[in-house]
Amino acid sequence: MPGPKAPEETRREQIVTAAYQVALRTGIDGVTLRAVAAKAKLSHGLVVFYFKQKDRLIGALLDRVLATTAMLHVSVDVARGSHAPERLGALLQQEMDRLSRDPRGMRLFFEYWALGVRQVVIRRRIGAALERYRAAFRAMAEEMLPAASPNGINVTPDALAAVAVSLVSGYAVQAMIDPDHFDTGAYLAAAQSLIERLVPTPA
Amino acid sequence: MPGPKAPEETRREQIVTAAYQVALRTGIDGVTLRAVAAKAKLSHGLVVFYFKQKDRLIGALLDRVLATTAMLHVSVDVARGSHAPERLGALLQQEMDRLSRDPRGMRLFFEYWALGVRQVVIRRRIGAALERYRAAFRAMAEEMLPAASPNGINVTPDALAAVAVSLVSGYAVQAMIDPDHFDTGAYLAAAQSLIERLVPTPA
DNA sequence: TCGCGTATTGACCAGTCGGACAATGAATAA
DNA sequence: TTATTCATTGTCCGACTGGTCAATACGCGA
Repeated sequence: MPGPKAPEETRREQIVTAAYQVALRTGIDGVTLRAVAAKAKLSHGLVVFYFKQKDRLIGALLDRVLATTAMLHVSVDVARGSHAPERLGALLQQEMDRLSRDPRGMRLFFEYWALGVRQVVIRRRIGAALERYRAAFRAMAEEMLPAASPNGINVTPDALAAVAVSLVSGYAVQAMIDPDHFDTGAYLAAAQSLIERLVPTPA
Repeated sequence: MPGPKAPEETRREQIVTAAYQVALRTGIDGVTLRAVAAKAKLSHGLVVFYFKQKDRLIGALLDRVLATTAMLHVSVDVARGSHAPERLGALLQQEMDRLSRDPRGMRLFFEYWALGVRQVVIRRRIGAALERYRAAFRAMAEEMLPAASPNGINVTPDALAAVAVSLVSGYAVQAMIDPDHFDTGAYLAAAQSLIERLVPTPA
């Protein structure tokens, strides 16, 4: 008793969405063909029909994960800041807030990261996503560094961007595993203070 | 045809060691009762004989993982540094080197971290390990911060230690997923430079 | 020497997994 | 209308999982 036809290509998205919901609750391990099918209210045979192998479904799911965790959208509030270190600090806060609101997404990112250590395809895509993520920080880093270069030559924009990414991901690692015991405010203040000291106290 | 007797309590260690080797190669998912037994050259029935449930084996394996990744041993070279910021920078380098030499261990840490998001027992143990890891950095942070307090009040030793941990873990996240493209030297230099600017240029 | 406890094995079980596939239905072209 | 195409279903299969358990061989005290 096969059901009605598909609203065409939407099916793939529908399935990936179901997979994402399953993954948020039970992790990548929980993303089984049958679990996804049940979530999407389809037969598990249909999931196989659209994604020939499970790996492809996992691969499609990675897109969703990277889009919601390793994608940087500079908000207008952040862009409004007057000088660069201030804006960078605000961007850090924005990202930390975002991670706090959706901790489950970050968990998936780390699961895929671990997968990427062994699977080249996944590794490359995560590497590219991290590079894009760094690039957004690098823009601000370039603005504030030339002014400071007379004082300190050893901080490149690239490196500063990488440090910013570390501050965000490191916050997730520490804060999400023990939210009560971690002083988010002090952490953010320290990070911002470190960054602001890079520029020689602007007039 | 049951085999010879056990060299007593060594069996548990032997099994955990086998499980660790399996996990390094195939991840936590690959740690199956049979795979571990095969690695240890035992019957899989014996593994469940010692660890009644698989969860306990996974739990015992967590000890091994935390001991080899989230444990900080301040080497003599680092302790020899003259003033505090210098020593902290050297400690960062030591930890980054260590992670570079054994990337597989860090992968296991992140896998457990992801597990901990949903399993309270694991989460608490990882949180405790991270706290101990921070504590080692906090000691150095306290030494260098009082001198700087007149200048900047908003950086607490706790927060600086957390930032240091972020710099280490963030390095792992970025460098291990894309070793060729990541400039480790520049990253370390930037991190050290940021830290040294905290103290008002010591005499 | 004889038991006795226990470490050890292999066979077994129920469940779940990814995947293959024939059957069936609905939409579309002729 | 009829024929064709293809989305959709449920079933089936082999492989593997965690876990149970009876059978067995070993070490040790009596």
